[in-house]
Amino acid sequence: MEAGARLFKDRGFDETTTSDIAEAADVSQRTLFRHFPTKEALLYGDMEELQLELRDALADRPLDEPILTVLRAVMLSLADNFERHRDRRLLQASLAARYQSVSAYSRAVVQTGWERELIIAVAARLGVDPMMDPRPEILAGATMSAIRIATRQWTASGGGEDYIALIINALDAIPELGSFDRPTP
Amino acid sequence: MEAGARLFKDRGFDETTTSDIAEAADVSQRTLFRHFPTKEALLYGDMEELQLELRDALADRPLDEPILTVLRAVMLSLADNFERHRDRRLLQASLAARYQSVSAYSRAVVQTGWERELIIAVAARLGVDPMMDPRPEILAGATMSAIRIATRQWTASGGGEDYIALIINALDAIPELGSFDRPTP
DNA sequence: CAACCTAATGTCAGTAGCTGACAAAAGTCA
DNA sequence: TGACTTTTGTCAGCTACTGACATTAGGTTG
Repeated sequence: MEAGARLFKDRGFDETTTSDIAEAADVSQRTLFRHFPTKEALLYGDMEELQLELRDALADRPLDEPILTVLRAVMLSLADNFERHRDRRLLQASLAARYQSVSAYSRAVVQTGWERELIIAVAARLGVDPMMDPRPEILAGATMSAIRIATRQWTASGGGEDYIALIINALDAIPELGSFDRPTP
Repeated sequence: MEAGARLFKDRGFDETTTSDIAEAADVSQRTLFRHFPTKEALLYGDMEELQLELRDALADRPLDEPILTVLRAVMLSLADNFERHRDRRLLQASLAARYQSVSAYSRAVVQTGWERELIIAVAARLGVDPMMDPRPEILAGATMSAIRIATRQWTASGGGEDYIALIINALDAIPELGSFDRPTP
C-alpha cells in the first residue's frame, strides 16, 4: 500500500502498473494480487478498517438517541479518521477527481459500503425492514451526499478548511429538505 | 446491444465475452469497442438517451414550481421510460444484482450521471453554487436513493408492482427526514 | 459513370489487469 | 530435527481494451 501510494502520487494512477508496485514493494505481482483483489482496492486498502470504525461508532450510540444525532456523531468519527490519515485521504480524493476508475471504485465500493452500514443501523433503530420501508435508504443516501459535498469542499481547500465544520454544515441541511418546497423569493 | 442483451440473459455477464458479442452481432471486436468504451457501457448503451430525457424533463418544468414537485414529476418521466423499456431495464437490474462490475457501473456512471443533472437543476432553481451550498447535492442524493429503493422493490417483484406508486411512496419520505429525530414510541 | 473523398470496418499485434496451478520457501510447533 | 501449514514465487493464460494501418463502403462531384 505504501509503495502504491508513493507511485500513484508521483506518476498517477493509470500511469502506474501493478508490476511497478509489486517491484517497489519487493514482492511478486502474484503476491500483490493475493492481498488486494484490484488495483483500486490497493489504493483504498485501509478502508475496511474505517468501515469497521463506522460500524462500531453506530453501535456505540444509545438506542434511544435521535437518529439525526446518531448520524452526526458517527460522521464526526469519520472526520476524525480523515484527519488522522490526512495524506492518504487527500491522495485518494485527488486521484478520484482525476481518474474515472478510481472515482467509480470510491462510489461503488467504498461509499456504498458505508451507506449499507448506515441503512442497516437506521433500519434497526426505526424497527423497520429496509427493503420495505424507503426511509432508511433515503436518510442514509442524504447523509452520504452530505459527506461527499463536505469532502469535496475539504479536498478543494487542500485539507485546509475545518472538515468537521463542513460536515456539520452539510448534515444540517437534511432536516430542511422539505422546506425547499418554497422557491427562493 | 441486442446481441449483448441476448447473450447476457442466456449465459450471464461475466460468462459472455466481448468476442462472443461481436461475433453474434456480425462485427469485429474492434468495431464493437469503437461504439462502446466498455462491456458495461454496452449493456447500458441506451442510457445516454434516458439522461437527455431527464434533462429535458427538468427543463420543461416551470421555474417557480416547488422543487419537490419538480423532482416528483421528473422521476415519473423516468418511471415512464422504465416501463417503455421494461425488459431491458429488468435485465440491467438483475445483472446489477448478480455482478459486481455491473452494479459498480450502474452506481458510478449511470446513477451518478442522473444525479449530476439533478444537482445542476436544483442549484439553478435555488440560485446557488452547488459547490458552496450543500443542499442541491443532498436533495439530489436523497432523490436518487428514493429511485434506488423503488427500483429494487420493483425489480424484486419482477416488474409486477406499480413502479410509479413505489417511486411516489419513496419520494414522499424526503420531506419527513427531519422528523426522524424522534425515535419510534 | 467514374473519380474522389470521407467515414466506418477489419486485421493484427500488443498492453495491462487479473487468475489458476503448482512448486519453493518460510514460519510454526511437537 | 522433522512434520505441517501458510505464504510466496513462477509461469502460463485469459479477457478487456487500444494503437496503427490497411480495406471497404457510402456519398459527392465533375
